Formats: sequence, structure tokens, C-alpha cells
Amino acid sequence: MKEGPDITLLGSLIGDPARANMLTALMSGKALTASELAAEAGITLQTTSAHLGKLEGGGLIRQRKQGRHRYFTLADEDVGSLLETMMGLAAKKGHTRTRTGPKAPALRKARVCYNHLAGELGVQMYDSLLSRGFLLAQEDEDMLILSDQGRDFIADLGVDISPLNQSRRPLCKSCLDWSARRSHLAGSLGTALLEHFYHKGWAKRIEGQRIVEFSRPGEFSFQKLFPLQT
Amino acid sequence: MKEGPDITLLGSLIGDPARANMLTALMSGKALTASELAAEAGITLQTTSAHLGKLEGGGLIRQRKQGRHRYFTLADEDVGSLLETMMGLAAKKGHTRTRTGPKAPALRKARVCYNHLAGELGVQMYDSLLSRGFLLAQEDEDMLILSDQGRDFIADLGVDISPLNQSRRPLCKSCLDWSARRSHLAGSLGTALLEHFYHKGWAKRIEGQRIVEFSRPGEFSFQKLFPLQT
DNA sequence: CTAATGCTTCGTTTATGATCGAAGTATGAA
DNA sequence: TTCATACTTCGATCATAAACGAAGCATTAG
Repeated sequence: MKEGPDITLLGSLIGDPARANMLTALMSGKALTASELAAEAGITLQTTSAHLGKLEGGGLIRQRKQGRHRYFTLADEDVGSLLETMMGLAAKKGHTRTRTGPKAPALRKARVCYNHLAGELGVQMYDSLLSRGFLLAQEDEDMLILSDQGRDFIADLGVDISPLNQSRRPLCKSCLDWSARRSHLAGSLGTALLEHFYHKGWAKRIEGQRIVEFSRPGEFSFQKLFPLQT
Repeated sequence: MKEGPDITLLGSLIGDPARANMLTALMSGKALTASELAAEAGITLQTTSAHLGKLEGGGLIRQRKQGRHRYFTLADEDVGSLLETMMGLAAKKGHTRTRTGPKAPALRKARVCYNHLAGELGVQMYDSLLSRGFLLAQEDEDMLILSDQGRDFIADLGVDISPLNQSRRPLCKSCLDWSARRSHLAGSLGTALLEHFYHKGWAKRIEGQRIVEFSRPGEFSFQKLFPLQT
């Protein structure tokens, strides 16, 4: 990182795509491990480690050890609001850019975000569930409520969520999608739905990659189940 | 500039030292020409041109043609406030950094900023004039007023400012110093004072460079004339 | 007109830093 | 203890973009 005025370091830290992806992922407020961040950014763990070191050195993130995990969060609210300011300005300036996002278009379309579905299809599913009142968003929170109709909808799918309610893990959470900067569904329900798609044979995970590949009929079923509202 | 989320472009634009210097210079609100910005950043005109193109492409600056000059300004208030936010966060995080500033320490100490003195000595002169009430700062303006005592002080130096008052060019302006992010004296008085130092033999300009080299006795005289308040 | 200034474009060099493979450390599980 | 997981460090490769020289375009001055 070169010399220059104070803002140079800050800018160059945010200016790297891998780091920007990590920071965007952390904007959800969740504490994420290095491995999760690596998956989000689509890079290896070694590279991630180097990036995390720089981000921490720059005071943008904090880490807290817990067992053999290291959980990373944004350093403080100031960092979050700076990122939000930048996102707002970028959107205003129409820097929608070609939005190539991850390495490949396939990654952009559908990928795992740790254990749930992200990418265009993930965002579509989230929007669809929300617009039909199956999921209810909370103010200022990334927690979501599954409505009664939502419960019915899930039950009709053949997904049993009764064991999920026992777990301490939240059922529904929204997770920021870095390629679209829109939310997709996380939480144990998000995981269960992705598992459901695998189980139904609609989609399968590409070995060793984050890409989730839908079969032709699988995507058709998905589209019928989670239609985009016009 | 690589792919990534929206903030990536913004960050990488600000993350380059040369561009950060230009943006910082433009924070003064003044419209500056490409040549001036090149001088501020310490790079050639060609490189500056490329940087300005990227900054404009990113929506951070605007240009307005006027004769054979092109004046550049920050695109809007949003950009200014983003930069301010970043400066604030950087300062808070203690990223004072080694502050090597320009290429060489000599440049950091004293250099020309277009036609007036910048660098540590420039800032010192500015502070000294201000703290002794010779210059009066205005609210929200980069314009300065030369007080009556200030007029006497300048007259005692043997600098005749009467012709300067005729000019349409402002007598006193503050100009942000990119290596210190503090103001130094611009305007025709700033030019006249630098000329005065040359004339007195206190300092000379290094040929082909922006460095202003003070002789030992010259710097001594300068220090006596513009003491740092403790 | 010519000359000079202000800036841009082109082409090349060079340096920085992002990336990954391989190996190492630390913590917890069996 | 031994293995596995989570992460870091080292070393090398490679791609990007910053920088400048040289030449080109545009505008104004004389």
C-alpha cells in the first residue's frame, strides 16, 4: 500500500474486490469466520488471511477468538456507516457497472453462501417469499418472521421445520448478497430449503466450488415456486 | 480496475495516492486546472490526465472548459462529504501513517504549489500569520482578510502590495496542503511572499522540480519572521 | 499565418500487490 | 496420543495499473 494522504489507505483497503466483498458481507452485522468470508469472496483461505490482516491493520475490522474459530466483525458503527455512505453514493452515481460479480456468471446466478442459497436465484426466492407475505421483515433487523401462510407454504413443500424450531439458530435471517447488494434468505430455513433443492434433484453443488447448478426442470420448478412479481 | 461490488470502484479511485491528493486538493472547493492538480500530486501532466479521466468516469469530479483551460471540481457535495467522512475515520483510526507525503522529504518541507509556498514551511507561515492576527479567516470560505496590522507587517518586509490590490486575483486565499491536510497561503500575496524569499536570496527553486530549497541563513530569517506559536 | 500553451492519447516500462501451493501453528475432538 | 479443523506464514507467480516519454490535438496569443 502506497504513500499518500490518510484517505489513501482506507480507499485502497476498500478498493480491492475481495476485501470489498468481505466488508459487504460483514455489513449484515454478523460475525463471520475466515472460512465463511473466504467463501463469500470466492478466494482461498490463505489469501483471505492476508486480506483480513490488512483490514484489521487498517482498523476496519475486529477479530475475536473463540475456540479454534476466529470471528470477524466490522470494527465499529463508523465503519458500517462509511460503507453505507459509499454504497449510497455508488448507487447514486449509477455505478451499477457491468456487475460481473464473482468469477463466473454461474456464480452470479446461484451459489452457496456458506449453507444457503445466494446469487440471483437466492435474491429472487427471498423477494418472492417476502412479496407474498410468507416472510415478514422487521425494522432495523436482519431477523425475519415466518408468517402462518409461510408455514403452510413450507409444509406444502414437504419441508419439516419442526426440528428447526428447537435449535438456537435463528430460523430466518436475511443476508446481504454482495453481487446484488440485496438480501437473500439465510438462517436454518435457508439451509433447509437449499437442502430441499438438492434432495429434489433440482440443483447440485459443483464439487469444490461455490456454484449451485440447477437442472433445466429444476430451475423450472424453482421459477414456478418462487415467481418474480411484476 | 477490477470487478467487485459497487464500493470497489469508489474505493480504488480514492485508494490511489495521486488521486487522493488531487481529491484532497479539490476539497478546498476551488476549481483547479489539470496542471495545478499535477503539481499538487507531484506527477506529470499525462498521468494526471489519465487520473482525471478515471475520476470523472467514476463521477467523483466534474470538468468545465474555459478557454484552453479545464477546471476541475468535485462533482457535488456528496463527494465532498464522503471524503470528509473518510478523513475523519482515518484520523480516528490513527492512520496518521508515516506521512512520507511526496517523493522526497525536501518536497515535504517546502515546495511550490503552483505559484506559492506549500509544505511544512508554507503551513508554518500560514499559521504564524493567522495566530498573530495578520490574517483573518472567514467562515466557510477559503478567502482571507489581511488586517491592518498585517498590512503593516507586509509593508515592513518591503513587499509592495498596492499593485496586487488592482488585480482581479484574490489577495489572500487559503489552499489545502495535501501532505499535511492543513492550509497554506495562496493568492497573490502568497505569490508575492514567495517571490520575496527568492529575491532576498533566502530560497531558490530547484530547477525542474517543485522543491524550494532554503539556505541556512534564509531559513533562519524565515523562522524568525514566522515563528511557531507554542 | 506561426508560436505557445494546455491537455490528451499512445506505447512501453515498471512496481505493486493479489493470488495460490505448500508447509507450519494452534485448538479441539477421538 | 493421534487426527482433524481452522487459520497463518512463506515463497513464487502473475496481472494490473501507475508512471513517463513522445507525439498529437485544440485553443489562444501575437
